[in-house]
Amino acid sequence: MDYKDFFQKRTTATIARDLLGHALTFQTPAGKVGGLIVETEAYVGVRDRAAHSYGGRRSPANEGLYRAGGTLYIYAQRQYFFFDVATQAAGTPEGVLVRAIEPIWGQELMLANRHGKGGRLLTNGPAKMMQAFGITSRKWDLHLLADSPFEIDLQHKRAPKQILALPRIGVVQADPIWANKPLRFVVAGNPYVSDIKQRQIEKDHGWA
DNA sequence: TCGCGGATAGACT
DNA sequence: GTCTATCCGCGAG
Repeated sequence: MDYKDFFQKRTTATIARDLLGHALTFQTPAGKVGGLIVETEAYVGVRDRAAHSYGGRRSPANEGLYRAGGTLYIYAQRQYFFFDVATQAAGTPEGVLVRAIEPIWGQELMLANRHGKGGRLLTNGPAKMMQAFGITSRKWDLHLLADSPFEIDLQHKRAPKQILALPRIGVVQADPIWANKPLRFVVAGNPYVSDIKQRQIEKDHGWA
């Protein structure tokens, strides 16, 4: 399956769920960094109160969501950056946010980028992950995933033992229906999931 | 373990 | 000016 099939032929929630266990890597001048995706969120277009494209909002800041599935959407909030991939055909503003990875490649480089914050704090949040990658600008926004230093390995996937669907983080919209939709997907028991409690962490990190 | 404030990109009132 | 798909360091319980 290529990126186009992966990001355009299924519902955005299905895509977000399927990304768990796939490797996300970023090629830096100093080497490759990345790990396995353990937490994602789906944002499902103009009807989704929590999406940046709600009601058809469109501006230079969220243009990426409107591009064809497989296009990068790098969003800036304060001094932080988020890694999203647009889904569906061009003109349908849906996308998937990668919130957390279990670090595997370039751990020392990521540790340096995070100014020494290691362990679970290394990559257990969307902006932390981008910091670990050394991203400090929206440079790769609007690029196709295939034409960027980012790579998602669609050929291999580590199977999660159990996947949980939960409400999305930080969504404080007035509409409780959308604020509570179970559109966040996590590998149950993985220590890098952003809000996991110590006692919920499993020895095998939730992998089958 | 929790709640608070500060930092401060970018759109909107 | 106000709000947010955040993170961090701090102080209190």
